[in-house]
Amino acid sequence: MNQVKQTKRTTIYDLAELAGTSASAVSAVLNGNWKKRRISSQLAEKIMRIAEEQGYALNMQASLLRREKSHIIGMIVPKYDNRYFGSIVELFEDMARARGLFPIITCTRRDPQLEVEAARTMLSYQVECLIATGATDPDRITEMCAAAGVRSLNLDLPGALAPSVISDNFAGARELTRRILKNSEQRLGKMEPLLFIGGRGSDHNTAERIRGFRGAHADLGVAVHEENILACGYAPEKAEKALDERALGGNALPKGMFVNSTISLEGVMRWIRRSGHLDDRSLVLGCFDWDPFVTLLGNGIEMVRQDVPGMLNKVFELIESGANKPVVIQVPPLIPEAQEA
Amino acid sequence: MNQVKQTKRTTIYDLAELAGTSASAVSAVLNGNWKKRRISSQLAEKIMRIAEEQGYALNMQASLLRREKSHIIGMIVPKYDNRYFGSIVELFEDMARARGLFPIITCTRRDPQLEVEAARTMLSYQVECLIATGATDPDRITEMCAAAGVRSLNLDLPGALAPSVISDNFAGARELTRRILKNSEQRLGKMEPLLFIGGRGSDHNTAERIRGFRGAHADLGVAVHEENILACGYAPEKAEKALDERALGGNALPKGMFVNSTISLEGVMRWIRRSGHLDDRSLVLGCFDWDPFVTLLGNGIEMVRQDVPGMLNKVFELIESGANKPVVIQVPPLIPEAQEA
DNA sequence: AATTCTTGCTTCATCGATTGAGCAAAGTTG
DNA sequence: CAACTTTGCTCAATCGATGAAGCAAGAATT
Repeated sequence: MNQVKQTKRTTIYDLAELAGTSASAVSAVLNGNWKKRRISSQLAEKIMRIAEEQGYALNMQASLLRREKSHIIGMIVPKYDNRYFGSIVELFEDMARARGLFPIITCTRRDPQLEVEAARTMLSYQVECLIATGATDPDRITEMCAAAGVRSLNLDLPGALAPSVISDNFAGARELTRRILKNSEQRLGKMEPLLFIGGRGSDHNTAERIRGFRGAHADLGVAVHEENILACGYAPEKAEKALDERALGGNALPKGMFVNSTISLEGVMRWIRRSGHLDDRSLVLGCFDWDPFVTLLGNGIEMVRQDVPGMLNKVFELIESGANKPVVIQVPPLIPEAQEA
Repeated sequence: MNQVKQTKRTTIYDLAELAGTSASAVSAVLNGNWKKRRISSQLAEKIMRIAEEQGYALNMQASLLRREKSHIIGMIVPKYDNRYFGSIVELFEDMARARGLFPIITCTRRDPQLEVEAARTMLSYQVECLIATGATDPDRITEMCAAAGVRSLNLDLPGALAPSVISDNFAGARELTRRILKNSEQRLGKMEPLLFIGGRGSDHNTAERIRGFRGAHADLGVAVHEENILACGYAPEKAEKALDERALGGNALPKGMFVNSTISLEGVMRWIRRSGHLDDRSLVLGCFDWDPFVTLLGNGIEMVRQDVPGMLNKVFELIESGANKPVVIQVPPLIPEAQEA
């Protein structure tokens, strides 16, 4: 506070000089193990006072270079545009800090190239562990980490080479589909096969959800029409375009729809609005993911809410247990009480 | 890839030994200035090949310790639970990387204590610049940064000690209020004073928005009722509770409402739903912030969308210009086309 | 009084990458 | 062919924090 401009930042050597002692005593005092190093509490207090006065801040780079463990934990995440990833990131930061770790997070926009670059950068920063959330190529990341002797875990989408924590997509999708079919029966008087829209056919979650979707149809004796399975990608525009195309060709569009994410739901709602179905109460929707406004959309849209705290608990359990085997842990999603129509 | 387990990570010394050369040649080659250091392209290629084979990753801690500039840029952000902060973070990461900077972001949950701790940690990581987004105590952060000789900027909420980039809250709120009043006239046949809900009375943005709210009322000759200004905080529950309390005491609740954030709108919509007004088409709402689902809520809710790219452009302009004076730059928000009711 | 133990420090090597200075060999010039 | 320049590297100090090893002075023990 005294100096207005400081070209150089204060180091332990500066503090040592001011205190008339050695840098190593300063280091011992400031990192808290001065009792073990037998520094007198007099000197300790003096050093702490001076550090305070000078506004000393540790140089983490120097500290980390010397220490064996970095206590940095990294996470890559596809997007920040929905509540699911938002809450993952927020809670992850919290849980990491509660464990004395420093979280660094980076957003890779579902871009495999960016994922690899981000992982490489995080390894440069000496992360002790890297969580790949919803990665398009999780095994690539696991390999990079393994080569550097760093642990890695997959979250949301599983990989074959590292432990993975994911939602129980199959069970969640089956229950969601069952609910949409039941609502559809109730509102339309009959049970018709649903439309599935959103997600990538190539990703594990989407595949499992489609399996659950088929399963629920089978359970209730309803045949699935292949032309009604539109794994068109996640972006709203893609869902909108897919519905346009589906509406043009073939049979009439189903009244009931299973939407594979809130972000796809955005496109679906846009399409519904544009095509004049907004007040069509006969549309029966369900969404695999949760957003508070969707509840309020007023069309009785069913949602599945992925259990973020549950998933992150498993993640930290895995980290703490040191397990490295490529298991897949499935966390059941939460299914809120049925919505009124 | 060759070794299954590596206890130690590969360093430039390992590579030097493998290449039969010196660490300094390896360093020069790998950080790209080997031409300046007159390393032959033969040796350069050899070193790069070996580095690739060994899966070498730079130790950033060591590199940063030696270099003068860290190229790390930090941002603190209050929450990840809305589109506004989500897009700020996503675009910030992008723009930072495009400029060769490494972004680190941390979420401080509107907690002043956490803000200070996060800032201190970022300073330890040698950030070159710290962006305090929506900070509750931005000047405290600026002081900490100044003491360490680090630049800081405020985003979203202004401070008195560093340059600030914020939305033009006054103009945005005035226009939003004007639109709600006009919609209200159109739908209800008359223009009645609105309710203002959400935000903290103590924060600059809320104060400015209230000023714009009053201004638009005055412009249109409508008197504002003080009991209708509820700066109850941002959380949905707070908005819900505030409406409950307001509904109990005093006059009838206004039909028109200015909601100060999407997160408060969540609470407002919950209240509306719970109190049986969900299908009440006479409710006329506007929200200072944008969310795609709000458009689809179907009640013709007006929105103001803060110009995130515009704001971040200003932020990086300030960073690049090196300006340090505590100016406040106001970026006009975008007001989408009026919604049909 | 001589020995051992304890206290309270300091010294110095180290972590891995960077870079100014320096040096030998090859190439060029007068 | 001597003097100078250029090429292509190596050496060694350095960034700031850490902690094992060591050392001097005083306290306790025999």
